[in-house]
Amino acid sequence: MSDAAEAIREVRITLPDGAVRAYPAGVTGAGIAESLSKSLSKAAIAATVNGRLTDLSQPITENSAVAIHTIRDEEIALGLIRHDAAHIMARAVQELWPDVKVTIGPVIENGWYYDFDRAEPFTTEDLALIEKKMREIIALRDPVTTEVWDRDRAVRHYEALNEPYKVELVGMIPEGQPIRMYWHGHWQDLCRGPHLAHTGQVPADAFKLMSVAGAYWRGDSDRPMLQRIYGTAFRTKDDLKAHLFRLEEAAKRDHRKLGREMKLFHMQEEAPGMVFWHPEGWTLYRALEDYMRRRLRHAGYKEIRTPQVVDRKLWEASGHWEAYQEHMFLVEVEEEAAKEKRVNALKPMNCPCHVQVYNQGLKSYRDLPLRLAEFGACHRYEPSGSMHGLMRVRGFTQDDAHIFCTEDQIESECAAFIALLSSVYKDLGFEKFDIKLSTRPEVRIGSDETWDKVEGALENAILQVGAPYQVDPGEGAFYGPKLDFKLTDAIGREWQCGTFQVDAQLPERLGAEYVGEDGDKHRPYMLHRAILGSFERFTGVLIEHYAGRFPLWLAPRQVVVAPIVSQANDYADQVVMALRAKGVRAEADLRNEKINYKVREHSLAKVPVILAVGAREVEERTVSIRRLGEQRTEERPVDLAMADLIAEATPPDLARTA
RNA sequence: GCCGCGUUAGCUCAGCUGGUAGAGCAGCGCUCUUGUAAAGCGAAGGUCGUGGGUUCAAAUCCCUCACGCGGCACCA
Repeated sequence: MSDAAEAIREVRITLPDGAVRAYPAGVTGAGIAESLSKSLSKAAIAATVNGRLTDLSQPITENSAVAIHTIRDEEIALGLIRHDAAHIMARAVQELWPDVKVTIGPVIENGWYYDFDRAEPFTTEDLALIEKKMREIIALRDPVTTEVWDRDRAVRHYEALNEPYKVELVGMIPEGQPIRMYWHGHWQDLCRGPHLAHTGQVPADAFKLMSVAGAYWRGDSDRPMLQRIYGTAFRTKDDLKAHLFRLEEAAKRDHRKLGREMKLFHMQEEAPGMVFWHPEGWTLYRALEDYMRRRLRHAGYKEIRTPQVVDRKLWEASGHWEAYQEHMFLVEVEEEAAKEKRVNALKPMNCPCHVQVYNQGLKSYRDLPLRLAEFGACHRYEPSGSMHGLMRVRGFTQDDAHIFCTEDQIESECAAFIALLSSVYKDLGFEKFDIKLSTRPEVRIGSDETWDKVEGALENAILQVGAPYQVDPGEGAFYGPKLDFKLTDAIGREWQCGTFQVDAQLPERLGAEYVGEDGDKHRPYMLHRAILGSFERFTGVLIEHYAGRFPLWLAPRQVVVAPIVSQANDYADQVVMALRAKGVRAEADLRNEKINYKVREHSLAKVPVILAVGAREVEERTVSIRRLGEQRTEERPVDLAMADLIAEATPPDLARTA
């Protein structure tokens, strides 16, 4: 085709408002923006062409629907800003330290990271240097340009630059996919894009480098450890400030900090990953445990208790020894003292023990479903770097239960479980949760027919309850599909707590059976299920969800009665005694301190209710009620106030049946 | 487990390039009898995580280990 012929070819561009305009073929998003208005041309950051987000510099060669984006298109702008900030950071790093090797730098929630290979560790001072250099690059307003190269040229290019990670990345790009090379000014990176039009479109005052961390190359612990720098970026300085403020607020509800401040628990180096519960914390834990015990009992579960220390023979039989031996705490008796040599393990899970209980005595189909529950204390030798306050510990207690049932009973058991879990989460203050259904993996036991039935049972159960869910194909265990339940906390974070897992394997390995209607022996299914997961972790989630300001029924300290003058001490004691008689966790603060002091101290300790009593209250048989976080007080007759507090302190399940 | 950083009084933290430790709050004692987020005064409190090394001298520099923190990997 001649140049002249090319020039007269036209493409029809449909704009978001429906207008159709003709442009010469090969027109770019930038060109279209320029034709529409000067201001749009300046503000444009990218374009969507036929539903695909692209650079403004991409030529458009066929009739297309085109939308030009500016920084006002929040989702698109944030993605591009963070993406380009990652490139600008990598460029800044290489300009400061030319020997640093670059790898990858994707956009993540709230920001981006970029992994570097550098002999020297990055310091926090380095981050400030990099930020400064990034602002310089942004000020250059270097245009972003792109070319598609063939594979060999790209490989040679990166070999010449001594960028081995990029060579590897080029090799990973599937055949037939274009290899896009990008430039920010003179600096070059391998990237599929899209990008902003120039570096100046990253707001210089709305990004921040957050932290440095180690990360394995391609997430593989057998490969080199790189240095990862995390950054965050927004469209405006105020958005960045708001984000940093949210991080500070989240840090304030850190359960480790609140745990110390509210005297809930502590941990120490003689027992890493193990919790020392203090009186206040144990009160909270017990409120939760007592509640769960009642809920399980009412749902038809039988509570049992099984041993902590069990011979390795059982773990060999269950298959855990082979797979998880190095994560088990071993318990041995001194050879001289022991009559026989045995190797025991602290139980890492309850299920093999539960099968032992099931296996005692012959079971009939009439016994099924049999729901065995245990608040089972388990120990796992977790990797040292994985521990995190109460969220990941080595000694924990599950709200564990195993349901032994027939295949036909799976669906109704699953539906009943979801209903129970949903009610429990609601009582504990979590309105929203999501379900993930993990289905058959490549490598599995059992026939496809069985998998069809069991997966169908789980899906039907979910539909029955009407809960939102998504399917995660291939993510199930080799012995059965499972459901994971993720709840959302007060600040939008998700926590996977509940689980429901179908197991056809363990009953087989440990020889569980029942006599059916037909008089023959059959293998029961075993359903592993938990609602809270572990009490330790769930307590941590509760602390963070409520930021330590628990609803009255969960609060470790519910009511403090604080006399204003010592003449009110006897009256305060009477009120405390009356509340305690009704099960309310009340205490009197008879210290010789001003009421201001007492109010401040108990407020900081997050006691939900302070009852102040002075001469007037004694005289009139009233109390002055002050709620945590409120300035105002309310004076009420003591009997009425106590009746309301007693009602409010009643756990929700008991309140429903009262 | 891996990378980086950290560990000083009960808590929060100072302590620069080496000269054997400071503050606020809490706790303790005394005074104050108090009206809704800190009354006043006083005395006390630390083998500077562990073990080793360098040095005339180490909280400070080097090494080891432990634990913690931020990630990565792992999470039956």
